[in-house]
Amino acid sequence: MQELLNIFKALSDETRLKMLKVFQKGEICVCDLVSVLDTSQPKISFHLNVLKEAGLIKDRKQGKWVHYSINDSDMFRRFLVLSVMEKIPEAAMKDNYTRLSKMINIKNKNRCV
Amino acid sequence: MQELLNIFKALSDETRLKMLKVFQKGEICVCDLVSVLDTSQPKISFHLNVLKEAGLIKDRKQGKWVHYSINDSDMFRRFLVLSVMEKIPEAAMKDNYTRLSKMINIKNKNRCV
DNA sequence: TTGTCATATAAACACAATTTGATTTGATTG
DNA sequence: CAATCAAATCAAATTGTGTTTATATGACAA
Repeated sequence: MQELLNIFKALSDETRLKMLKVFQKGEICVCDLVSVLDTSQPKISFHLNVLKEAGLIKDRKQGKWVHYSINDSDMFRRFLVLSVMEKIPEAAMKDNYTRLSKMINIKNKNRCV
Repeated sequence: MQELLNIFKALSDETRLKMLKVFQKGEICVCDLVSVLDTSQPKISFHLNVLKEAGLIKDRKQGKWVHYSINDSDMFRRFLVLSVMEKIPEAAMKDNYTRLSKMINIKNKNRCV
């Protein structure tokens, strides 16, 4: 029961739902999330940890960076996350998406492959 | 987004998940829920209200009594509630089910139909 | 190494949710 | 209509969560 509660608790916060919505676009590192969501780094780390403890996201360490993304190894969690993505209106993410797009463009410019 | 948050918040409490599990057996009134979950009446009323505000359950008034049951008018909520029912182990509900069964038996004895 | 950058952690605080005990409302019955 | 029962509401106490500020860790580059 506690495991189920942790999943629902993780989904009970606006910042965390927005994070999941950002993950829809793919893997992202902590510092970029801080920019996109325009908030403090400890706050982002705190919420990432809640999502991770609930098994909703996973991390990948690479040098100084930690990249987070959706953990799609479990059907139920996957369904929940997809539902969140579907149900949150794009309008609620307007400013965040603008910043995210800019960031992706910058990264593509610096890409070597 | 707030509506979605209210659904997940409503599902983020052990008492409320147990209530949903009890609703699996059908409609039940407040006083019976108090007995089955072995807790205070204001507490039950408080949690019923949270579930109702989230659109997860509905009520039916009949004289002094108010009977609550699952609101199955919405697919997404329905799926969530069914998932909860499926995922909560029977063991976690042992004592509650014992009291519930006794109650149902007593009611059947007094039945006129 | 020293300094810097990305992230995590900790302690203190602010805010929100839950529980409790007392009271109220509203319907029913004697 | 007075007494009773079911349920809701309220204020106060308690607990749980999220935010902030400051600091720590760990990887890398100079």
